[in-house]
Amino acid sequence: MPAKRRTQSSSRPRPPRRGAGADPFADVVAQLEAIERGDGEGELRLPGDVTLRVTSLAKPYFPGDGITKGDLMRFYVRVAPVLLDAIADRPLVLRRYPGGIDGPSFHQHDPGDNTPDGVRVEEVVVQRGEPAERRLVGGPVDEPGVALATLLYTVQLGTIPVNVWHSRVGSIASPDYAVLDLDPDPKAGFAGVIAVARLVHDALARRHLASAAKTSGSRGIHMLIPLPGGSSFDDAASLAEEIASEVATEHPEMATVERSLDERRRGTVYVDHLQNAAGKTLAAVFSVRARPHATVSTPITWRQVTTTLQPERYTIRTVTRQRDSLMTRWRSLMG
DNA sequence: GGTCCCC
DNA sequence: GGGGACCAACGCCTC
DNA sequence: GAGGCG
Repeated sequence: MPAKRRTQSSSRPRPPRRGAGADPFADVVAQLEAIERGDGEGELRLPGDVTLRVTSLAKPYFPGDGITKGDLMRFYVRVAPVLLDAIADRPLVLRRYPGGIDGPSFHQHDPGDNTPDGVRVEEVVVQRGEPAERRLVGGPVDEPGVALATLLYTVQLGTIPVNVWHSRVGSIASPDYAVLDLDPDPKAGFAGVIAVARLVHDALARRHLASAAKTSGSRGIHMLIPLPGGSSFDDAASLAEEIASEVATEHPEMATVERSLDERRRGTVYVDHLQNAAGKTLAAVFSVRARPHATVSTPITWRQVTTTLQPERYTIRTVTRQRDSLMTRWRSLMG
C-alpha cells in the first residue's frame, strides 16, 4: 500500500499563483488525486477537450518510499510548464517498469497501432534513406492538452524516466545540443564529478561556448552545450569528443574517455561523449529516474557545483517544493 | 501495461 | 468475463 | 559478427 497521505481539508483545487509560479494544470493534479483516492481508475479531462484513461494510480512504483504511479503522474504535471517545453517535438523512447522500480523493465520505440486519441504519434525518419517509423513525439507547445496526454500516456504504460532524442521533428537530423555525460567510478564519488564538470566548463568557456548542467538523477552530471541551428549529429559528436578528450588528456588522474570498465582507471570520472548520435536519448530535465527515492534530473548552477552538492537530495518530493525556482533556473540556462 | 485469442 | 501467451531497442565501440 | 557499454 502507498504511504499514508495527508488528507486534504478540501478537494477544491488551489488557485493558481502568479508569475513564474503559476500552476496552469492544478486542476489535473486534483483530478489525479481524486481518481487515486477512489478505485485508481478514471478518465482525465485535459485542456482542449482531450481525455486520457488512467489506471492503477495507487500502485506503488517506488515501494521503499511510498511513491505511487499517481504520485509520479502528479510530479510530471507539476513540472510540466518546463518539461513540456523541453520534450516538445522530440521523439520519445520509453523505458517501462510496469511493476515499479523493483520489477522488470524493457525499452519500447514503436508505440503500436492502438494509441489513444489525443496522444501524439508521428512518422519519423529514424535513419536517412530508410522508411519513416511510428514514434511517440512530445506534444507541441501550443497544444497543452495533447502534450500532457502524450506525457501522461507514457506514464500510464509504466514509463518512469522521460527519455528524448537530441533533435526535434521538423529538423530531425539536427540536434539542438551536444551532451557530455559525467559518470563517476565508485571511487571517484560526486566530488570528482564536480571537479571534472568545472574542467569541462572551462574548456568550453575557452571556446566561448555556453553550457547548462543538471544532475543526471543518478550519480553524475549531464552537461548540455546548445548548438547553432542546422548542426548535424556529426558536429555534435566531434565537439563532444574534442572536449572530452582534451579534459581527459590534461587530467588523466581525474577524467577518462575509456569505455571499457576494466580499462578505466579507478577513481576517475568517465566523460561519455558517445551519446551524440541519431536515435540516442537523454533523460530530460525534471525526468524522474527509476532509482530509490525517485531522484530527479535537476538543473544546477555553477555556483552550486561545489563539494556540498548532493545529487541524491533531489527527489520527487524535494524538487516539488522548490519547483518554481528550479523551473526559472532552467529557463534562464536554456532560454 | 496492452492486446489478442480461446474457452 | 477470465485466463494465458505474447509483445515491447538501438548506436557505436573494440576485439 | 559478437560482445560490451550506456
